Amino acid sequence: MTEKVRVRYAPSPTGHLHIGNARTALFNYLFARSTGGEFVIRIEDTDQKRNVEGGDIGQLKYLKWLGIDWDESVDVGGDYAPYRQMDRLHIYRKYADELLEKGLAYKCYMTEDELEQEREEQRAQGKVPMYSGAHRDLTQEQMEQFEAEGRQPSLRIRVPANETYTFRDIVKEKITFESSDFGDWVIMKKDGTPTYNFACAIDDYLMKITHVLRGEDHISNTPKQMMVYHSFGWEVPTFAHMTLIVNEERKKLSKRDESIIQFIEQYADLGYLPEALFNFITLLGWSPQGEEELFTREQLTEIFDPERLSTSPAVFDPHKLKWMNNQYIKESSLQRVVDLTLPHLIEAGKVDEGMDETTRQWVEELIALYHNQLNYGAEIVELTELFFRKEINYNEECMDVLNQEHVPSMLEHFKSELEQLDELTPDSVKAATKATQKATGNKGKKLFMPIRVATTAQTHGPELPNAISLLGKETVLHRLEQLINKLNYSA
RNA sequence: GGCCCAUUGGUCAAGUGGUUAAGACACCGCCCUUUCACGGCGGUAACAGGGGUUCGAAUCCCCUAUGGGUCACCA
Repeated sequence: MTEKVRVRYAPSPTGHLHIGNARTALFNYLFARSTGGEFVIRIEDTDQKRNVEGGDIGQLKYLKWLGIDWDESVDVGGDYAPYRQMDRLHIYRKYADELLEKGLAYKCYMTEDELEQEREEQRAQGKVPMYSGAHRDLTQEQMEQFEAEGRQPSLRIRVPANETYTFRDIVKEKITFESSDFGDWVIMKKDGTPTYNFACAIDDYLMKITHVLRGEDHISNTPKQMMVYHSFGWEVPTFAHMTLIVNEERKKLSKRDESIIQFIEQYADLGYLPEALFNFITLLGWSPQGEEELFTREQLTEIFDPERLSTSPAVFDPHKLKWMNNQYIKESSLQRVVDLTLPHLIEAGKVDEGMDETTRQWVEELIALYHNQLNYGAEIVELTELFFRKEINYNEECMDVLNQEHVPSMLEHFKSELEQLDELTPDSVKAATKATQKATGNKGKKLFMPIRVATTAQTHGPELPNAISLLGKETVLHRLEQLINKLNYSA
């Protein structure tokens, strides 16, 4: 068992790259890289009804965005091409024919309605619905009869009686199934395409896949795939079924779930950093040794160990993702943060794409002001909202600050200090604040907080002198005047 | 319902028979900053329940409960 590790990620092109799929891809990737093995991406597109145009390209695009690369797939080719199942139909047919010849599979002419009826009856009797084997032993005449009726056969595999399927799962340890729990299942559909379990087993064998890391929703598929391996006398790969990512209701994250953002593309659009997402997803259902949580991709490809995959499902916590993303943003250069945030300000109509140099300078300073507290790119819009309008409204918390006795006269003084300035700069504003302190005797929180609230209508915000300077003389004076009038009036 | 799997604080989780049961997010408090943010320090808070096995069980076994997955000519 010293053969080279070969793993695969096998998405069906039914839509955008989902967080759960991304995680499956990620773990396969990490496992391959940590062992010096190979990572292949195979497109499972045998359900033509559900295929989405360009779905495969989109998957690859966002995998790449996350920082994952692969050794073999539809775009880069490889020794085991083709990597799209619809391009491999001739292969499945060949193997299906072989089983047919050996008598390990047989033609079933039952229609969908007949099958449904059969299941209904079983359910009515309180039994588990399972294919009865009605067409297991059709005579030549019966088959010709059905053909004459114009029926198309599907192919079913003969499930052996009294067989026990046991496999050692890296995550779950030992799992056992009995063949009596399975009816003869379809390996080739009426339309000539293979079913998932058949194609998957054939491909994993032909592509020399050594380890299958996938979601635990595939556990009950494993014995079926083992049946295929057994029919051909192939050695079965090692499995690792990782737990699912669940929502706050502890249900499998479904694509329709709206409580959590589901797709990698959406996180990219919101201005999350790929390495933060990569880091975060890796820690969902897996944990490293030690207490560190922030890892580069390189570190992760060093330390990843599938033995440390968790055995119970993980709730996706957007809060922690934000925190982690912020950690990465803080480490990023200002230029990168500008690239991440500016498009959102443009899209929100706050600034114009073709802004002049002065405006650009101003915007970059504004963004710099929030560099440390920014959680994700799009957040810049709400964070900086108060810089893009003249009027502001004071909520109750603000008014509690402003209604202190010393406030009106102090603001009055601060305003007159500012009026004497030609231009507001962080330093000049600082000086004005200092002068106000001297003149009024207020300092610390009594000094800063009313000024902060008066000019920004927030009790929490960025560095004050810088904020005021970026706000500009006109806006600040306007706000102070409005407020002072209001305070005097109500007093 | 059958089969399969799981169950440590609100969340992610460490832990593999002997620990004061780590750490992170969130929350709360304190410190730093003349304010705020960042940061630092500290705090609240957990082994689903019941039986065994054992000198000793979060760790091993059984039962119960709860949750999840799966039962297609979907993947």
